[in-house]
Amino acid sequence: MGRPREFDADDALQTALELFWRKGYEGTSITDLTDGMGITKPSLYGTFGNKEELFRMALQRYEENYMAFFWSALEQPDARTVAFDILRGFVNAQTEECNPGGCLVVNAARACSDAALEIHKTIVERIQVGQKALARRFDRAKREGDLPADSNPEDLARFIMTVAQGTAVQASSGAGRDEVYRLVDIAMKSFPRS
Amino acid sequence: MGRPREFDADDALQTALELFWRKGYEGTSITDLTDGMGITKPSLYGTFGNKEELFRMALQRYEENYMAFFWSALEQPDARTVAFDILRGFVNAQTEECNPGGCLVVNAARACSDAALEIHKTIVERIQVGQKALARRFDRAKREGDLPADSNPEDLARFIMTVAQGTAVQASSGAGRDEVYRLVDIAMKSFPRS
DNA sequence: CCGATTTTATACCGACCGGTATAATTCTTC
DNA sequence: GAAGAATTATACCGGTCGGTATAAAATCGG
Repeated sequence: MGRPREFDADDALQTALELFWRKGYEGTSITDLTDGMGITKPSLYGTFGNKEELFRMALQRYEENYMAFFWSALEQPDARTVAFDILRGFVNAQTEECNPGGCLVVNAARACSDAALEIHKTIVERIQVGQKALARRFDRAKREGDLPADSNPEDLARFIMTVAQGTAVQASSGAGRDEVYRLVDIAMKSFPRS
Repeated sequence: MGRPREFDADDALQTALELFWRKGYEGTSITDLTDGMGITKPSLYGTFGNKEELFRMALQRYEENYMAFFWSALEQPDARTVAFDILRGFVNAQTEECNPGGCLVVNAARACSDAALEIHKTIVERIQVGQKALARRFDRAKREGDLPADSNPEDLARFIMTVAQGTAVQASSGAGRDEVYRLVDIAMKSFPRS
């Protein structure tokens, strides 16, 4: 009952996601959001709470819709395929024509004012979650003999995540997909072979 | 003639540099700057013009005082040493205890509002300048037989810069120097040997 | 048609943004 | 000491920030 809302909340969240992706958390104003969504401020606050809650919803949607490859890649049978699929997946998401450049998490993670420290902490934590999951996967690979006995799973995970974050910077600076693909190929030469 | 200024402009610029480094261009307010410098707004504007000019001065100082290693590294005799010195130099700057984490250029480069597009363009351009200089150096190495004939200098330069940018994200997320050193060692395994 | 309920649109809030006008203060030079 | 030049402190500018109070409009069950 009550007056039905005149916009699709899911579409609006997608718009918010793309704006945050392109312009970062603090770089995106409420006016940017309402203009993009085609709704008014009370509608935004009534539907999504406030800017921070809206960002967190957008972040969750981003992880579900654009970072799903990460958790799929972890299930690949060997560590090299895990690593390659993750890097390729990041590059695909970061250089998709219809998407903003780079990575929402990396874009939003960088410098921020004192007012956004909570968002910054969340972002750093999300990166750590992925990195630790990858390290556990590589540790399993090491125990399975899939990685050399003298390899360091945490260092390898950090290496893969670092390359992924570097590609995000490249992509948001305008690098093309093929160029970044070749970069992934170079990086994979560092990865130990089973 | 005239009343002498009561603060050291060089010290003030250093403070601005560190604030911009830590919080980014838009994340640093004029009040942050004047409070940190211990001066008033008219003094800031009288000495440095405006926020954008102050940032550009800080950026220039950053490149001179913290990125000098880059141009020195380009003069190393062989390509592997060039690459290694550049990566080590970046890590050193990004993980210096007394410095803010990460890289001022990378931190400031990420997401930004429409109002800061000019700054964003400058930042992307500074990255490109370094990357192209490195590609030229690797091209010379290739001609000198210091890199394999089938290697691609531009791809190698992009790889090194990408790892450097990735380390900046790691460092501004709190990674320690030794961890990032090991990451550089892994990355260097990808680099062709003469 | 009548509340009850929910979403709209408009107008507004205090705080802060980058930037500046005004005038008092402190110096050098004559 | 007076004139002139430069820096200081204070107070203020319009604009935008994130967020909200108020009330009109649109739907429901009765």
